[in-house]
Amino acid sequence: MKRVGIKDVAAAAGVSATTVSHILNAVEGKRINPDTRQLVLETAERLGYLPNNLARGLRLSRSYTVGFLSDEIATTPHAGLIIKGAQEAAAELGLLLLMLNTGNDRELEQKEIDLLLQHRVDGILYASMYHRTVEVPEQLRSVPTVLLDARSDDPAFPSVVPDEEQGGRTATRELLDHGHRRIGFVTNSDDIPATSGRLAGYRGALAEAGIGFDAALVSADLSDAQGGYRAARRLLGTAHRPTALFCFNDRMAMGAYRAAAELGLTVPGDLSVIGFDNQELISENLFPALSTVALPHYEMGARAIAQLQAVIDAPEPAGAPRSQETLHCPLVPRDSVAPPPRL
Amino acid sequence: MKRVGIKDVAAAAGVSATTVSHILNAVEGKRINPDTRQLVLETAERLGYLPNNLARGLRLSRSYTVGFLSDEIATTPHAGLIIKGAQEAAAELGLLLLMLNTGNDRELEQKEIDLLLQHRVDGILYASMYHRTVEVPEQLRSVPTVLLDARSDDPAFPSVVPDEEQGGRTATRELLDHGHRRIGFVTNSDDIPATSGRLAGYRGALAEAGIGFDAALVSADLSDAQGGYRAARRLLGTAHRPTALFCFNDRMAMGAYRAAAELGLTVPGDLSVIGFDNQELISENLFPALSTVALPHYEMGARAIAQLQAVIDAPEPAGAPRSQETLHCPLVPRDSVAPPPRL
DNA sequence: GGGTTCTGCCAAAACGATTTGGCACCTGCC
DNA sequence: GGCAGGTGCCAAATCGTTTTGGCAGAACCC
Repeated sequence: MKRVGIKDVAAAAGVSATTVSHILNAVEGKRINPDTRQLVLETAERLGYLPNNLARGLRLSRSYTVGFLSDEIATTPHAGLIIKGAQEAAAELGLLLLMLNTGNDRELEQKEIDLLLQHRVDGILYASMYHRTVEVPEQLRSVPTVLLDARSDDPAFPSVVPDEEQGGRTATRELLDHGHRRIGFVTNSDDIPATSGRLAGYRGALAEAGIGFDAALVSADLSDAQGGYRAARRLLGTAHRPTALFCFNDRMAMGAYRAAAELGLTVPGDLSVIGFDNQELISENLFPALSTVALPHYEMGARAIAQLQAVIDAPEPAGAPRSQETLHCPLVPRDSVAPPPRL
Repeated sequence: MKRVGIKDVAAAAGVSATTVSHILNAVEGKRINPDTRQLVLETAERLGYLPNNLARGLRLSRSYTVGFLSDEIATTPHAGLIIKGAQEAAAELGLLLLMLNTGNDRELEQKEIDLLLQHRVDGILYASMYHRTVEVPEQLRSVPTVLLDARSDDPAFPSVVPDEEQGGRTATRELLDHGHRRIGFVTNSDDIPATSGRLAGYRGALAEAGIGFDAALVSADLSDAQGGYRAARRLLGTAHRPTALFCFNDRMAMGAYRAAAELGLTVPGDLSVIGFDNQELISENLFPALSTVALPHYEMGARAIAQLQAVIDAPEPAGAPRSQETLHCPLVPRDSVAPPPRL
């Protein structure tokens, strides 16, 4: 099952391989007779010629391939959108994505990077499945690398992350805009950028609205539905309960729904709820559908590829500080936010 | 930033490139002095030699690369596990996955297949994000291809799919085993293998238990939480209501929970519920946690790679019928199934 | 000692593209 | 006619491997 090569096209068109190559690659500064060009193009088309990327890459020292190295691809549905964004942006540039995941195994990671280097990838996307600070493996210094949904303390690596603080501000503002003044924050207790960023956004929005920060309105717990349930119960059990809850993520919001139901509070009539992450499986299937703030996963993937391309193109003075890009988290309004009940 | 090649190793070790190649590839039937072997291995290690896969592939007509072509990677969290299964099994064989998704755009799909062929992939996994029958593009006949979570009417393509019928039987049996005799089936109304397969499994399990099929216990609707809610309401509103519900998927089960809550029925005290798909974001976060049946996504990915490898190895008589593999769907018991209430 | 067999290694030809450096022919001009 | 310059094409080298078909020299045998 032999594929047709450039020589076959050349022979069929009665010209040399050189000429075919010049024509197909539209090389600048080469004079080609329009008739010949036409003939060659038609012949290539007719024979179904597809350039052999291995040969091409060998000659050009360029594989038109990018490694996508992620810590844990399986656990979150977000992974899909990041990949999709990266893949589509890559395809636009004629690049293909080589997927690997390390499962947070440092040793395996080494081997996988070697594999990618063997395949002579043009660059590597080092992706995390949740926004965090990472320790970048040494080997990645020898190849263009961009951090995706992750950042490093080493400024030599460009990174693309969501703007957690703006997201927190957006969520809180959505509640403020509906007239809420007493807003609880159901947060989580991990020390990650999302936690501190969203809290900062929450405080910022309150300050803007001239509302003082009240630590009694913040309740932290595990970041799943159980945790959200407990934290919400604590906040809603108080005498002067909040009229709205900003939840750290949609899973915690799911728990908040249950807490509200148990207390006989309807959403959004008695209590408004807003989540974060826009996990559609949850936010769209809850009743009422959950208003939330989306993480720009698709855009992160796409922007990471753009950054990578920039590094590949730029003859980088190694170690020079690179762009740390922060992406906007948009509001996704649904049905869980309404004006506070009249007292 | 030039990488070290086989010639560099040869020079450093004082032998020819031929010898280095023989040693590193452990070629059979070649006599090598153990001392030389040792020296070469050490030199390669010391210089950090990594073979250039492009050159290697060019020579061997083998890229050690597999295309993963999926219709829609983003919409479902299952995607991650399929990919992970495929990726890990591939890595085991020294293969890397080239990811592309078509978004169900036939024209784009053509281009992407061309791209994969340009990169001279050793084979292609043609994956669907839900079990269905597909029309395989013509171009895929020229390259080893395996259908993943999909099947074709053309028996030339091997495929790997979940055993929907066994899954339906397993779910129903779980309810029967807890003593339920009156079991409702909240199903969906699309004409896909999952619908008919799970229904067949439901009927099969009932028959085994000597219970007659009652069409009034089956209610179809959209396959999301809203649909599940409506279907469950219909079944639970009847005079002689079922004591347990088998739901087509976890999202519908989520709706069933709400229906139960509205009717004042507790799960699993008054009503047992079992789902399907094991969407952990839902099943683990519902209260009580949802018992369900898992789709073997990881295994499907892994088995598909195994099948692909078989096709690559086998000098296939083109068009010969290939294996259609069906994978077991395991029960995932949680807290939503209990014995029926005593009347 | 001379032939034969082993041992251990190597030179050179692929693989399929791109790129460098021409070369042959034509045209126009004096 | 001779020369300069332009036009349109091509031969050969190259990228980094693998593989084929040896070839020297040592060891063995009689």
